[in-house]
Amino acid sequence: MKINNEDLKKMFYDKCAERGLKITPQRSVIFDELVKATDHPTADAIYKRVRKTLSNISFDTVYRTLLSFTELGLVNLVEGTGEQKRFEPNLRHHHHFRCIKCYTIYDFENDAYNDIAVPEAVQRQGVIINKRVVLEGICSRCKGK
Amino acid sequence: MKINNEDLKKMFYDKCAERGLKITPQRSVIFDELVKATDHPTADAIYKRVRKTLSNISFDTVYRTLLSFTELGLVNLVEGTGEQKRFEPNLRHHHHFRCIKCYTIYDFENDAYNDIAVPEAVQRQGVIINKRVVLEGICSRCKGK
DNA sequence: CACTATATAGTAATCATTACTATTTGTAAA
DNA sequence: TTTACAAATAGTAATGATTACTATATAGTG
Repeated sequence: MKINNEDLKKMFYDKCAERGLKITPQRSVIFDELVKATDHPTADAIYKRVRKTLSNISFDTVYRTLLSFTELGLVNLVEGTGEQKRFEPNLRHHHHFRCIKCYTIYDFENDAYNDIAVPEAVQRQGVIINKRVVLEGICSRCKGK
Repeated sequence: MKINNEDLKKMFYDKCAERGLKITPQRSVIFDELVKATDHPTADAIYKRVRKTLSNISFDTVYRTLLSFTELGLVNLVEGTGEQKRFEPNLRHHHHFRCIKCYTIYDFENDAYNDIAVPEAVQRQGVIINKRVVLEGICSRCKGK
């Protein structure tokens, strides 16, 4: 199922309306850049791309907009990024459940997950050193609040 | 198979010897703290813990030591952490191959991965919103260098 | 078209990370 | 042992990412 640009634009308008966010040129241009992106851009990368259209947009606007788009679910944050470096003393093969509210990481072991096969296509892209399943959600502690 | 503290100490000495790293009190204490840790501490958290034993150790030493331990494989870095926030415009269910050298993230789709079951134990720990397989390794581009 | 809550540009403050330097120390060889 | 010196450290500074602030501008409603 292919999602076309019309659908995306509609989603953008709907989600903004839902939360009472105004449709500004800045937000529109940032959204368009996200739709075009095939990578996982940083705020600064988006800022640079957007400035080609809106030459005097501020970094702050881009950054805040990306964060609000993330809340709206128009874009996701790649797991872990933007957090402080975290060191993992547990060297056993294990997997993660991450809470997206408090950023706590819960380790768990699972044989089925350990055994997942690496797809051919990925094997051709590089050498795999580590396989991990990352489950994201809201932990019980945060759910209670 | 349980790994005991003797084995860990030996691994510490061996890995340091292998790379010509001196065994300093600072490194020993930092290693001990890592072995004790059951969480995914930040450099600052380790710094605070280590200061209880070595009250005037500098943050820089802790930080550098953690990075060198990471290179030695005595500890791992939780995927993504320490990197700039990265935004993911691709809303389709997909998975990641991350290069640990250049930090590039390659998206791929895989039905088998989409269908993995969430273990009972994890379901009790919270509500799962996203399931992703994260493969880490070295991409062809970096391998060539 | 006017009003007002919201958004913006420009900039400053904060925090994490990394770099630097003078001094100290682990370790190998005498 | 003692000595010599490469490597490591403490203390601190520089950099870079993120977040906060404020006066001005504007989207969208009535």
